[in-house]
Amino acid sequence: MADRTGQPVGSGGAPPAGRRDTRARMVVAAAELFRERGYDGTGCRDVVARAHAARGAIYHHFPGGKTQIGVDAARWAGDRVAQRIEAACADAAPVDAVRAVLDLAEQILIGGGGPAGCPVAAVALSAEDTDGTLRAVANNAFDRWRTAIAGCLTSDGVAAARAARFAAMTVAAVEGAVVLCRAAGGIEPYRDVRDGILDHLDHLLGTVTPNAAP
Amino acid sequence: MADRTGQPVGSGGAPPAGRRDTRARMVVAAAELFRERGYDGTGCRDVVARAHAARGAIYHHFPGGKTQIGVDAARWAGDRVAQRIEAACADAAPVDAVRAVLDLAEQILIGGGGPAGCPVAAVALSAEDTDGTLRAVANNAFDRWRTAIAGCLTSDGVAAARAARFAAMTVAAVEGAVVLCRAAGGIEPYRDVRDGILDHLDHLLGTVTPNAAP
DNA sequence: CAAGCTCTAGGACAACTGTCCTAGAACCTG
DNA sequence: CAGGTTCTAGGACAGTTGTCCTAGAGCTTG
Repeated sequence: MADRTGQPVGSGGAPPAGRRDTRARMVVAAAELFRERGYDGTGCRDVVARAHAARGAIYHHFPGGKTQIGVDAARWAGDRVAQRIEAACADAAPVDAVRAVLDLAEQILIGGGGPAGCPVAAVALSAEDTDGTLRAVANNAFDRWRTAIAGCLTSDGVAAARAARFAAMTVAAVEGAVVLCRAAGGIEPYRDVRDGILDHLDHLLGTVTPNAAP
Repeated sequence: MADRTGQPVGSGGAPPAGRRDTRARMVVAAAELFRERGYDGTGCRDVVARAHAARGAIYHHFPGGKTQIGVDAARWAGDRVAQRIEAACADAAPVDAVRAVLDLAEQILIGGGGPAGCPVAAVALSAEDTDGTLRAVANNAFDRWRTAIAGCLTSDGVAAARAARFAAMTVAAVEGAVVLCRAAGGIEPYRDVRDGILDHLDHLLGTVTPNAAP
C-alpha cells in the first residue's frame, strides 16, 4: 500500500502521475498484483493502471518486458521479507524469533484484508518462465528466508542439519498455508499450521511454552 | 499419463480420437496441465489438444466452460489423492502411514519427471475465480487430506487438537514444498521438508526412528 | 530562449483467449 | 435401411495480451 519511500502510492483520488518514481511504483504495484492474482493472472496493463503510469513506461523502465517486471517485483518483495526475518532472528532467542517470523507471515502473506498470497510464490509458479529466470529469483528469496531461520536455531545450540530441516519445513508450511487459506477463504488454516510449527519448536528446544494446548 | 480405465490416453502417435470417453480424457488432461502450468497458464485449447479432442467438445461436455473443467479436474485429482491417503492411513501405524503419505506426495506432486506441481493448488490460486467455486473444490480436497491424517494419529492416542495441528502443518508443508521445488528446479527442498515433518512426528509419538539423523 | 534528454501518453499489431455456432460424422434404436 | 440422438470438427467473434512504435510533454543544462 505504501512504497519504499513511505509516501502513499496514489496520493488521493486521481494523482497527476508525472513524477520520477514511476519505476518504483510499478515494482510495488506488480508485487501487490502478483500476490493477489498470480503472475499469469496479471497483465502489464493491470500493473501500469495500479501504478498510475502510462503503458509506454513498461518498456522504458523494463526493457526486458513482463519477465523483468516479475524479476524486479519478486526480488523487491523477497528482499523486504528477508530483511525483516533476519532482523527478527538477529536479536532474539529462537522461540521469540520464530514466533516473530510467524507473526510476520500472518501479517504479510495471510492477513492484510484481501485474500492470502505471496508474490514470490506467484513468480515461482509462472507458466511462461521457460528459461528459469523467474524461478531463480524466487529460489534466492526462499533460500535467504530458510538460512536466516536455521541460523537462528544453530546459534542457540540446535544441530545444523536439524535446524535446516526445521527452517525448510517452516518456510514450506507458511507458503502452503497461503494456498490453504486461499482455498478456505479465511485465516483459520494458518492458525493450525502456525501452532503445529510451534509444537515442533517446543520439542526442538526442549521447552514448554504456556499457550500451546495439548 | 493413463486415464482411470487404465488404457493409454493416446494409443500411439496420432490416435483416431473418436471414442466416447472424451470427457474423462479431458479431465485427466486438464489436471495434468494445471499441475504443470497452473490454471491461468492453461488454455482450453491446450486441454483439448492434450486430450486429442475437438474444440467443440469443450462446451458439449462442460457447459460451464473453463470453470467447470477446473472444478472437475480438481475434484478428480483431489479425490484420487484422498483415497490413497485414506488407504495409507487405514491399515498402518501412524509412523508408517505418515511415511506412506510423504512418499505418495513425493511421487505425485514433486517427482514424476517434470517440474513439481499440484492441480488442486493450481485451481485454488486461479485469478478469475470471483465467486469462489474453484476455491471451494480445492478446500474440500485439502480438508479430506487433513482429516485422514489427523484421524490416523488420534486413533493411536494423540490428542485431537494436536493431531489436527500436525495434519494441517503436514499438508501445508507438502504444498509449500511444491513451490520450493518449482523454484529450486529440483527435489532437494522436499527432502528437507519431509525429514522435518518426520522429526516432528517422532517427537509427537515419543519414538525414535533409526534413519533420522540428529 | 534553445538544445537535448528523460519520460509520459496512447495508438497499432499480431497472437491468443474463452465462447458460441453450424455441419456433419458416428452411433443407437426401431 | 430410416430417424433421431450423441458427439466431433473447426470456423467465427469479440475481448485481451505482450510488444513495439511515434509524438510530445517536462525538466535540465548551456
